[in-house]
Amino acid sequence: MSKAQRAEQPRARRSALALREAARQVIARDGFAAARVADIAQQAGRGIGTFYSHFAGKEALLEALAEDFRSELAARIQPPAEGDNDPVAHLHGTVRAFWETYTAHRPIAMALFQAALTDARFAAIWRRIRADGVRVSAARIRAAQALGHCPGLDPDRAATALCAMVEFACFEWSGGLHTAPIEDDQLVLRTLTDLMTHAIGWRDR
Amino acid sequence: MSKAQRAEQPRARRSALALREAARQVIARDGFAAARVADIAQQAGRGIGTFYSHFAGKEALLEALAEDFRSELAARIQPPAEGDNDPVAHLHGTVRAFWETYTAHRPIAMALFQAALTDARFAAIWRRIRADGVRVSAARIRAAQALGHCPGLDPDRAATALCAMVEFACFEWSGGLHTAPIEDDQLVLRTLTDLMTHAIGWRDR
Amino acid sequence: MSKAQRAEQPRARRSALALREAARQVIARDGFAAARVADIAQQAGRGIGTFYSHFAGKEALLEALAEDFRSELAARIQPPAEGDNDPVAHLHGTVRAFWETYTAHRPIAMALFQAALTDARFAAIWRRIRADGVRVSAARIRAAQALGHCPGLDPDRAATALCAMVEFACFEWSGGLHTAPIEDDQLVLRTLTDLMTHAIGWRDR
Amino acid sequence: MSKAQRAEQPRARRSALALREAARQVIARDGFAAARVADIAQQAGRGIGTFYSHFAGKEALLEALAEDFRSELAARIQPPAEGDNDPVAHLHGTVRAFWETYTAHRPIAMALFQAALTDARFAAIWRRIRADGVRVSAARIRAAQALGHCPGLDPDRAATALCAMVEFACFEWSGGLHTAPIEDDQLVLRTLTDLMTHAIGWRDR
DNA sequence: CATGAATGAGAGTTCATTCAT
DNA sequence: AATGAATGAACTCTCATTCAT
Repeated sequence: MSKAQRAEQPRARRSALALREAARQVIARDGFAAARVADIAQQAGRGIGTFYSHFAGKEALLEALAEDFRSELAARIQPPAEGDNDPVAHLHGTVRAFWETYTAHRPIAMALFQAALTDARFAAIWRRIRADGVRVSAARIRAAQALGHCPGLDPDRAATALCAMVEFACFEWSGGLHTAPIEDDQLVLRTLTDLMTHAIGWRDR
Repeated sequence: MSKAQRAEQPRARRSALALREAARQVIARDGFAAARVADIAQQAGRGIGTFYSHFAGKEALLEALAEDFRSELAARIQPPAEGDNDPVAHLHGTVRAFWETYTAHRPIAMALFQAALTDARFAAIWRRIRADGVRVSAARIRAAQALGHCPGLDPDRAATALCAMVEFACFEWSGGLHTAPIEDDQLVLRTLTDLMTHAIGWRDR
Repeated sequence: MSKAQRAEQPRARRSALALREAARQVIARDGFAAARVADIAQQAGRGIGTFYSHFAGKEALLEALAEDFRSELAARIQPPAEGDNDPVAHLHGTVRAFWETYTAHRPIAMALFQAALTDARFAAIWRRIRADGVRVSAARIRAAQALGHCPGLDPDRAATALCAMVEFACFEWSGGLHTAPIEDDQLVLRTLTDLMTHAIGWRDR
Repeated sequence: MSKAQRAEQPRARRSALALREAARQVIARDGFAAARVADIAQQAGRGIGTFYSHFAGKEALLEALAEDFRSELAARIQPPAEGDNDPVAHLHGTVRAFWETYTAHRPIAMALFQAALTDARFAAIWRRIRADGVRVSAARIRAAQALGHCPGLDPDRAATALCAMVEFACFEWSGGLHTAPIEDDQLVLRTLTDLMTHAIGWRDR
């Protein structure tokens, strides 16, 4: 590999990374709607045009950042393994994975929701992320019902409601609407795990 | 209509009501951010100037509409009466009250949340509405704990999480992010009531 | 009619007229592509927003001005009356009508052609104007052929070519591509009338 | 291929040719104003920088392509030889030469005209091309007048008008403003030759 | 009270050109 | 000679708000 090649590929790559990071900062500070492309570029120490040579526009930027969030979530949240016989532990692990991923990507998650309220394209991305979580949750509820717990609960509806709870409780406790974030991570995890465990009727003995 | 009657419902009052109603329609159709003052005025059959003689601006309009939402909610959601001995029935009634109020004011509730993501003034309004619900919920959890249920649950945290669940499940099922609203109201009420009942460990029977 | 009505209607009207006139000046000076909306508004002594409350954009402005050109042309260029027995005089009148209308609207005619080179919407407008002229011309050629002149000439093709001649000769002589306009109007009219008369084989005795 | 041969057609020369050809294609497709340097470079399979090492810019590119057009036209359009005694045949040949050259270079001719409407530098190039044609035409009219034809016609003005006719009729029939090109070349040549012959009063026979 | 024409700051986006490699 | 990432001036268009009538 020549010197030119070594230096050239990374230059664009470094710009792209700088812009992504700057976008995260500016969006965290100002919100997505108020984040100006010019500010993001400046924060990244790049020209405006550079932004547009890496992203088709503000929307494409958010799509890219949302995809980071989605893929990390997908990597960390998995249905229980075949012979898993400690469902509460698995549930706790899942809540932890969501909480940690959510807080790491919080400004992007908020931006995505904000954009989804307005724009059908982002609504679709959001629904896709949500659907992944609902699928895992519904599988857990069906497993519980197979063991005789919580008969009569509609698994998909209940899963939707529980995902909404986890999602917006995490939203709230990670800073919510201009409030201070919770300090005690363990309390978050314990509260949500307890509520879900009980809600689906899993009697821990 | 006599002169006196006309004076009771003067032109100014009729304009204000027409503008409120028009605003609800336009916000429902376009969302708050995209709703233009000119469209609201036109929908109301009034001039733009008339809008500004009744509301200080778009923000003040939303504040007024949000106050309608909040006050209706406050009127319908009450802590259990002294000797109330059917907590599940009361919970069901509370969920029904929220669901009905929410669906009636859905566009305003969404607008309020959307604005709250961006603007601290609206965040405060939102938190106030939320706090009302959390207070009632936390009271119920403490009552349950007094009877020996769900020991060890942090009442305020759990109440927050459950309110988030109700709120965003209702959001989701009333149309969510560009999806079809659920058709079966009873399923909504039953699912949420069941989940909450179990979550706080209230053994029915 | 109340005072308010009298004053209000004209205010918008005066702005619209001021913007049209300003547009003509700026387009004449800079050409259509280089004409900035901000300059037109300033030249009219109005705000940019005012421009956009009267025209949907630069394109709509040009369409409006082009329609003025087209309608004036249509009003002044007519096929010969039934018993017209002095075709050369009528031809001369037609050329004069075109020349005078063209020079009066020259910047707009140029702008329209410039835009038509790029934009199919304007190409259609241009073709419509051209078609009106070709129709009259072709009618004249057919009349000449009925009298035995210029046998074998395709009337539509010949009419197209002659209209092209008149159009671009007028373009050229009214200032062309950064040249001085011709001073002698009579020479223009005589030259074009002679060429057309001979071209279609009308022997003036 | 030997080293010597490679040197005769060096890399730089091949790049220049590829860029010229790519430019013709992109300009034909998009028009000159909308043709982006980046697209031309890509179409040529070269880098943007390479474009700028061969042409000073977009304008210089158009100048070069226009010069190709002009020089081919100049090579094919010649005044009649001394003892030429079939002026109609010569006229027909001249029209054919223009038509064939024009259609071959049509996108460039259009681009040149488009640029000339805006830019005095290109207006000068256009006028130079036009002047060559007018000179030949005027010479022919003077020859006709020497034989007693079309007395009283201003040779230069008439030549200008007839050149305008040929030019824009060819423009029109080769595709004009987003129309289908004419299919019958012979009809073009015959119509234009007839009209010119008659216009300058050359009695055939 | 009602009106609606006027306003203009401010946003996103484009693309010819440069220059370090 | 060739490259293509970086640049930023320049442009169009939006819409909440004002105020003369």
